[in-house]
Parts: sequence; C-alpha cells; structure tokens
Amino acid sequence: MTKQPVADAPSRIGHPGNGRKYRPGRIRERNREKILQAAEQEFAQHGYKGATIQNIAERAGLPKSNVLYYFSNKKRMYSAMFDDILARWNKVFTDIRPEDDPAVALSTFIRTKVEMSRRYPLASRLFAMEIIQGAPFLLDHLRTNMREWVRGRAEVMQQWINDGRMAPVDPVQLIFLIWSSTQHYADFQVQILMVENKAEYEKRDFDHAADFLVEVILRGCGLEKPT
Amino acid sequence: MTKQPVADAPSRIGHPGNGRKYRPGRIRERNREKILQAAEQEFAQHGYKGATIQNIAERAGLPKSNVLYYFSNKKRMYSAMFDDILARWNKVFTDIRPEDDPAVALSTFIRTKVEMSRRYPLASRLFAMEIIQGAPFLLDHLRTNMREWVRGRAEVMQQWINDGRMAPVDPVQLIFLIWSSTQHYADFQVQILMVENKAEYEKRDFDHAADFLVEVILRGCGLEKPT
DNA sequence: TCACTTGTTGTCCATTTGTTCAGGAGTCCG
DNA sequence: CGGACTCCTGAACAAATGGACAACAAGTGA
Repeated sequence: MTKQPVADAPSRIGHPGNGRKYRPGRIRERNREKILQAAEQEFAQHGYKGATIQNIAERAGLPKSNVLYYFSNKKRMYSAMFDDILARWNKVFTDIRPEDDPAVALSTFIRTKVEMSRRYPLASRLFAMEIIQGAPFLLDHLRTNMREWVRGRAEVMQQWINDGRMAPVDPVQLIFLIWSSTQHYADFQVQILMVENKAEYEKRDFDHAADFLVEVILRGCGLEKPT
Repeated sequence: MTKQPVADAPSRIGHPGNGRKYRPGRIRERNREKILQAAEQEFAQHGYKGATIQNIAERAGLPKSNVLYYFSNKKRMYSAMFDDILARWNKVFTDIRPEDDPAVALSTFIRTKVEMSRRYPLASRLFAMEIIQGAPFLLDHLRTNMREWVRGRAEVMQQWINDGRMAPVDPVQLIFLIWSSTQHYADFQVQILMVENKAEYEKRDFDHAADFLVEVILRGCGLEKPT
C-alpha cells in the first residue's frame, strides 16, 4: 500500500512536534519552490487553461509525476501560487494614515508599485491574466480583502481632500489610476520594449517611469513633488 | 473530388466579376461574423492556448467542422480576429497636429480610449492577453506600425512642450499612461466591479472615469480642462 | 540495523484537442 | 431541370492532456 502523499500542505518548516515523527523535509521545501517558480512562468504565459503540467514539469526539470506528487492537481497548484503572491503583496504595502503627508504617501505608493513591477513582473502578469479571465479564483479575495483595502485608503485620501491638503479628485479612481499605470510596466513589457526599440529593461528605465508617474500624478492631484 | 474551401479569404462582399460566377455568399459573411464574435469571447477569456475550437463552435451555435470550414485552423482564426480589431482601432484614432490645442487633443484622446474600453471590452482584453503572452502574433505590428504611431504623436507633443504649451513631461511615457489607465476599465472590469461593489457597468461610470482621467492627467501636464 | 515516512518515477487511461476528409445538402443561374 | 459552385457535417485520428497508481528509492530517528 502506498502512503497518501502529504498533499500540498502549506510549508511547515520549523514546526515540529505536531504529532508528526519526522519534520516534513527540506527537500519538500526546495522542490515546492522550484515547481512554484516554474508554474509562475507557465501560468503567466498561458493562463490557467493554457498551462500544462507537463510544461511546468519541464521548466522545473522534474518528471510530471513528481510535480503531481507535490501538488495533487492543477487547481491546487494554481491557488497555491496566489497564496504565495498575495502574501508577498501584503508584506510590502504599508498603511497610510490621515496625518501622513499626501505627497510623500502617494509618491511612496507609486514608487513601491513600480518597484513591484520591476521585481515581480510574472506575478503581476499572472494577476492580470486571472482578472482578465474573470477572476474565477480570486473573486472572493477581490470582493472582501481588496475591497476593504481600497476603502481604507480611499477614506484617508478623502480626509486629505476635506482638509484641503490635495485637490478634490475621486480617491477610488485615483487608486485605479496608480494601479493601472504602474502595473503596465510589467504586464505590457513587450509592447513597451518594442515601441521604445529596446531589447531589455534596465533599472534606470523603471526609475525614469517612476519619476514620470510621480510627477504627473502628484501634480494632477494638486501636489508638489516631495523633496 | 471535393472542392477546396475558399479558405478564410478576407470578406469580399460586393466584389463581383473577378472571374467568379457566383458572388461569395451572404451566408459566408453572416457565419464568419458569428464565429469571429464567438472567438473573441473565447480567446479573450482563455488566451490562445487555452481557447478551444469546440468551445468557439458552441458559442457560435455551429458544429466544430463548420467553424473549421471557415477558418482552416486555429492560428488563422486568431489572426483574422486581430485584423478585424486593428482595422477598427485605426478607424477611430485621428491624428494630432502641432497646431492643435494640447488640452483639447489630449482630452479627446483620453475620452476616445475610454469609449473604446466601453464599447469593445473584449477586444481590449484580447489585446492585453496577447501582449502578456509575449505578443507572438503581434510582435511585428508593435515593432513597426505601433512604434511609428507613438513616434508621431510623441513628436507633436514634444513640439507643444518646446513651444511652452504644456509642462515638460516625457511624451512617450504620457502615451503609456493614457493607454494603461484607459484600458484598465476594460481589462480589469471584474476587479473594478468587485471593489466598487457593483454588478455591472453603466454608461455614467465610464463618463465619470473619463472625467477623472481628463482632469488629473491634464492637470498633471500643466493644462486646463477644456470647456 | 530496523521500521517507517517521505520522495521518485514509469506506466496506464479516459478524455480532449486540432485537424482531415469524404460525401452530401443547399443555392444560384441559365 | 442541370450543373457548377458554395456550404455543411459526422466520422475518424494522432497527439496531448490531467490524473491515478503501484513499485521502488532515499531519508530518518531509534
């Protein structure tokens, strides 16, 4: 009789003595990571339906069966990825507060998002794909967490507006504007590269983009670029 | 011997007397349209690899074989769609000239693009998908037509800047900003609806968005909203 | 070493996929 | 009507796909 595989439980390193005799291996952790990275590429390029386990396995340099040992099926693999990505996302974005300086806060927000586009373009594309496809997996997340997130920020911005500290623009639309314009550098990378006739992005391209966005959007909100 | 099908030739209605005895039917035209529309939905939702001919056929209410009679294979179907879309695209966007008023021109551009997002959300998503996937079919178009298009507009904007008629911002980045922020309303529809807790878009939502974008972006470029 | 868990993989399978094809139905004009 | 052309479609097929499984290898703590 074969043992039931541990079935894509969330990573649990340094979590001994939970009734288990052996700590679930470092091997597990390493391979899980390899596979998730491969999956990120494959899913970002082909979407959920278009991605194949075979391809992911090849990218990860493992046999298909082994991939299926770690993630018992395609669906779980896909959502495991988003767990990873959303966790990363949550870690980076700090809160804003009414007493913050609007110019500084917005500028930080924009720069952080551009930096995310630079460092994790695949995650960005993946997210974009998921949304375009109708967000079958993330609908709930959008409806709850993300809605709350936006509401919180928008409230603070509204406060700033009421206090006359920035121009009266719709805060929710402003968030969309920042999201879209910053993500664009990850999602539409190919288009931008072609139009600008470049082979690759460099750090300074992102800095330039961030400078541009900060300048235009802040001025658009009646703010001065912070020093 | 069966006749070779006319093999997805471009529509040719009202084009008689080219050696053919019968004008290539109106049936052809009607079904072609039905199929292309179904394909637009399917490809926009699942990407190139994820879309299936079977699904397209079902959406169009035709047997698979019939779909393949009109478009001999998946690839041709896919590019036929883009021919359609790019043609539509080209028809709508008028040129800008140095003697135009920057505020009016930019404002028109933004509003036109928002209107496109409203009227042809599927086309927008399709395009986004194609780019995210690395633009395997559109690379050439991006490299040539689109590059030229951007260069032309950017030059005019630079002229405006040189003449002191708008703030000195990078024109190419400005175009990207307008593209991304306007497309967002089509591509990320689901996200926006969820965050705003709505079931559907209405015309006035787009108007609101367009007003917001015109206001912020124009001000960001040191321009006054045109009356 | 032993007993047991975790990790690995080749093989198999039902289903789906893109595509071909042959034959037939429908349409149109003289 | 007849014949030329257009349109339609069920059947067939090789390749690919998601997944199940059983046998085996490697690791681990006692």
